Amino acid sequence: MNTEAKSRLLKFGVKPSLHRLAIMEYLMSNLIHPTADHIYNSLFPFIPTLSKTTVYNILKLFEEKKVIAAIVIDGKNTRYDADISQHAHFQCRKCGVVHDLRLNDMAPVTMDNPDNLILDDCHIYFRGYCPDCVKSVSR
Amino acid sequence: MNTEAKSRLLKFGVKPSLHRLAIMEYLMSNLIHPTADHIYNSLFPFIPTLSKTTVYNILKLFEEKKVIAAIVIDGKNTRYDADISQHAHFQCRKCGVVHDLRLNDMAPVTMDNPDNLILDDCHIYFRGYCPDCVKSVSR
DNA sequence: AATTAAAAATGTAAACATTATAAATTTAAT
DNA sequence: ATTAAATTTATAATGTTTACATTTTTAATT
Repeated sequence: MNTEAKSRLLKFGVKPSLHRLAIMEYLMSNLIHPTADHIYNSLFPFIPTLSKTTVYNILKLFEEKKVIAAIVIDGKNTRYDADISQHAHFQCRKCGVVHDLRLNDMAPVTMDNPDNLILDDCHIYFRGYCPDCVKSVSR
Repeated sequence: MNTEAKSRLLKFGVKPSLHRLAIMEYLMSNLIHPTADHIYNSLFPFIPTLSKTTVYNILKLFEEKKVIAAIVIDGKNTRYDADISQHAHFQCRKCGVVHDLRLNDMAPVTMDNPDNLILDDCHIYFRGYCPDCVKSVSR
């Protein structure tokens, strides 16, 4: 059942302990960009010995090994995404929900890099309001 | 001397008090993406009555009125940029420095928006290592 | 110039997510 | 069975940002 999570971890060189598997499986089946707190609260009922520090440790490990992507938009919470394909995100300024967005027809982009920076990854995000929240916001 | 800062504030509907002018002027002449703490420490020697809460209050006001842009990349610090023209950012994973990056030849991009989200703004950032830091990092 | 109301700035304490640390537990190899 | 390494845990600490209540300043009116 957690075969997919297991092979995903092995593929990225992460030893699949029970807690790591549980968190990986949770992330793979809940692509809702959860926070560490959200993950902890969702798994705790099933793994009563789970510690929040462990959740943070494992998420950091996953991110370093690039098994998952860390999403930082509002600076309040880091969110995590098991979908590591290139895509953009949207966050509602009111309710904080994060959605996926996929850009089409992106042309090859060139960029001056006068400081010779080594670029690892690229993140694109939009902010605004979801249809539910825009009604209740005066702008 | 702070004529530019003053007209900038007035243009965005912000009343130019002395502290607001000082912070605006600092941001306009120091495009280094400073943090609130950095701004406070830089101005405090010249404005000994300045409070850190005031710095946060004013930065939040500026952001709401869109006088400046808030940059969130690593979730540790919010950084602030008086350059509100569309451009991307880079942050070094080691030293945390933030650089500007300008993309060329971006083609018109289309995007499916099935959830009818209202998009306000778009942020693009890259992470990696600056030339100084890449030497000292084992990857 | 004095009075008053509104706006701006201040200091302190609190909230909150995340990390550091050290101890305990589990795993895996000998 | 023994031992070392890896993993997990609990607690405390860190550090940024916000909440709150007070004080000060500004600007308008008398």
